[in-house]
Amino acid sequence: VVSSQPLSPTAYAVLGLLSFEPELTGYELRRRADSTLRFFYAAPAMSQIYSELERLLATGLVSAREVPAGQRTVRTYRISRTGSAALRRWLEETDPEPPVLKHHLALRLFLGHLVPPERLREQVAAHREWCARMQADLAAVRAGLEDDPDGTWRYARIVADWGLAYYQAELDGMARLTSELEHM
Amino acid sequence: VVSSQPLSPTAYAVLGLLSFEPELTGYELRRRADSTLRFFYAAPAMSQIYSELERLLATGLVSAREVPAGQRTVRTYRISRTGSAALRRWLEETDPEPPVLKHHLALRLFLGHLVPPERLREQVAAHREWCARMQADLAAVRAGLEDDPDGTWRYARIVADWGLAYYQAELDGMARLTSELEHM
DNA sequence: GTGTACATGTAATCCGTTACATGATTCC
DNA sequence: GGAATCATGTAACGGATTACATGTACAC
Repeated sequence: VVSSQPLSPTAYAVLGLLSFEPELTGYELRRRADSTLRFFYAAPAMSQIYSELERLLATGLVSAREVPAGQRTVRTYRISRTGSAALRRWLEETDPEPPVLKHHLALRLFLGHLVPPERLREQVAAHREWCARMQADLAAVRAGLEDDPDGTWRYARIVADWGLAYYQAELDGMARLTSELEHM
Repeated sequence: VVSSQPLSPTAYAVLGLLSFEPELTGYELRRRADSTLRFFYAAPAMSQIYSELERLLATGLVSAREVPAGQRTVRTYRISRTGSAALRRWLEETDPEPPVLKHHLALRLFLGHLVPPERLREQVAAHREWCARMQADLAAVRAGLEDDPDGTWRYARIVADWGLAYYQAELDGMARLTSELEHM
């Protein structure tokens, strides 16, 4: 079955995760997404991963098989020839959309005239901590990509480094904001 | 009518835009969103603005009236007492969610092993131009906030400055990426 | 008179989440 | 025995977009 409705970027992201490994279960895919996609592209919910996999299966871009795992069987997915081709075509022939940002803290700041400055400072501080946590998590992931004899994670490292800088810039911005809000 | 289902952040964003002016039409709100929200929070589509206004009206957070404009009448919206209170309450009593980022270019880079590096360089270059355009647009908005005797736009300026730095950081990141991709 | 901006909506659809449901396996 | 993790789904819902539809006002 190969109908060719255009897939969402998230579908391609799932397909992309499958391009790193021979085969993965839905659950494993979720964890991969959590250690990679999460930092730069909202990691899809478990249920969405399963439904994307269903769709990819229906269009022949992945194949599935039941694999014995202990007493029971798990369902693993593997990217197909046509899946691989479709992914490459998408990457090469379509231009990436601009990033989508919903910066909830910025929205709060924008409406800062309606709240006591102290509250804003608290919220900025909380965001700083969130950024620091994300950065630390990403640093841990980045460290795990160091051992890579055959260069599979070459680009993942590049993105991870970009991400570390991204969160650092965010932290810098929050530091500036903190001092700006000091004397208001 | 005051049912109190929790509103989406976008609804509060619309309400927030109404907190700057006595009254605005849906169309005007759209333009305000386009010169403010757009830079840090995806600007809602026209149709969403109208439907959010409908909901805000139904819950009494805004009021509407028909205003003669030339030959015809336009519909303007005004934030109500309870709307203002609800907005303040939301700002003060709920914590902002973490930012949502969908960085499509980062996704492409992450899957960089599947495309010719040259293509990646092109896409990074295109993103750089997009960032520069956004930054320039924001700088123009920022300049327009300079004349502000009664300090209405105090926080808007802070957010604009934050945004300018944000896009600058993004540009810096792209510059680093460009040179990293040079020798691959 | 034609195109652009102003102005207002409806309908279909999609992307994605949360909540619900279930059960096996493993570790303590 | 119980908790955490692995594992797989369905259903309801909501947020948001695109496409469709319509019409006025104004500038060139």
